Amino acid sequence: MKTKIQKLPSTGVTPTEQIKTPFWHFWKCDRCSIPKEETRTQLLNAAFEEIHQFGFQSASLSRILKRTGVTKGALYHYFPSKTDLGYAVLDEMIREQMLDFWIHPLQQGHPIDVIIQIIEESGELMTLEDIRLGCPLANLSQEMSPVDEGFRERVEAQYTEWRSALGAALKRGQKAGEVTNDIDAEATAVMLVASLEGCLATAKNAQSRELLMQCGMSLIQILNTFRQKEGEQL
Amino acid sequence: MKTKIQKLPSTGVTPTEQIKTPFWHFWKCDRCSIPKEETRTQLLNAAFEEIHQFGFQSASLSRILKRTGVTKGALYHYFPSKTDLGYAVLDEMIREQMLDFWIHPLQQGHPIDVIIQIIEESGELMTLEDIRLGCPLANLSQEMSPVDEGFRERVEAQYTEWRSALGAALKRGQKAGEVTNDIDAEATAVMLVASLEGCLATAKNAQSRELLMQCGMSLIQILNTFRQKEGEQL
DNA sequence: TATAAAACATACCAACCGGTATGAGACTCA
DNA sequence: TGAGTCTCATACCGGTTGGTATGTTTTATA
Repeated sequence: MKTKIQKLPSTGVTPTEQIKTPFWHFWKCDRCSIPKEETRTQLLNAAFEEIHQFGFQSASLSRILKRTGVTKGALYHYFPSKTDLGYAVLDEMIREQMLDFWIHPLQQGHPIDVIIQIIEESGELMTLEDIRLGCPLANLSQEMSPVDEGFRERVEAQYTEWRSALGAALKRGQKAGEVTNDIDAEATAVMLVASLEGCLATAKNAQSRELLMQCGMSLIQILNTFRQKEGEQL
Repeated sequence: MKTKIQKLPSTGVTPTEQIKTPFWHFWKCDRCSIPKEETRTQLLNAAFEEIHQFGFQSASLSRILKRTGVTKGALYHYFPSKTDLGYAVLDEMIREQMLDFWIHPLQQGHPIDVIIQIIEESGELMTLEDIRLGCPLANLSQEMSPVDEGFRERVEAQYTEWRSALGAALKRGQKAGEVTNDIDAEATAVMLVASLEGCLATAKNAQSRELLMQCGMSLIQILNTFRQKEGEQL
């Protein structure tokens, strides 16, 4: 018999504890700190953290199981494969954070003000750990898009949604006379998402909040040039 | 005896053949197509491709060996570990492409013109495969910076070099009256690198040249606002 | 209380991983 | 010719991987 007797007791790795308010704060998890977490949610949370840290391909199922104390049988009861677990993280957890942090706020208010506010908020609220780990969506995009079409499509759907929300907000601003008509709203939205993710990637590799804010400031400066000038209404 | 007799003959996987002119064309390999490639260079080329495709952690040594026909003994003769092989790819191959594509061209000419030209060039010259695989430096940055400090430092060194080259060029342009003094050269350089990498990442996940060019055009538009206006010299 | 289904738990698997120990053949130089 | 070094080739290793087969416990329902 070579069975080890430790079943439920702590297995060394920290269990899913209270998750710190996260990141660009575009991925905030509000399912956390619910007293009685069901197994599936526990797995999802642990998988999110594991993937966030190591990437999907290098994420280890056994490490996820150790963190949660859940067994392999339970995992494969809820998810048919590792890949499907990854899809679930993307579709359920990351998506919701994206909605909370970008899509919903963009639906009202002066678009340029809203965007600038989110950028400033991020620079202040992100912990160094958040910066170090980077944007979960960007991470999965970079890693998985050449390797797995399922990931690519799901990530692309979220980016498209993000760009659409930005584009729609800018157009609304143009109609309201808040945003200059010199810019193409959709093309600008594409560029904004790219630049935002680029800023995060820059700060991630440098592990530097200063660089994040510097980059954010430059973006804000550009955003301000998109304001409609006084007295040049159409 | 269970030895297989295929030693040098093709092992199924395509050997390091002529490498297409690559990417953002910022990683052009000019060591390629040298008639007699030494083992080390062969390994470096194959490792670059493998890492470019799968990322470092998921890059498989045995796959690299199959591609090249080289044996494990040879590999570990030249590189003490997989990690050191990765470092070599970064320091030798990727670095050289960065120098060729960005650093050197930035050393003379009207900085804004030079940058715009490189962007336009990329949009035209990159193959869809180049777009699909993304920028090798950005890939390694995103994947490895939270996981391995050695990678992080090496990547950061190259990004710093890139930013410095851009910043220096912009300052030179300001002194020459070609670039407006409204911008902070260094902060703008940070933002430019971020946005460029962001554009590439966007196009990579979308697998779309159109998005790449759209994003590039928006950047070019912004770059043009950095030109010194006529008659407002200091 | 009987029955079926859901929710796990345990043990095992082949495949692959990076790494190493050992030694053969070639080449250099004395 | 002999010694030493460089350049590999072969075989093997322990550990980990994602995945599965099978069994047990719990829960809902009738």
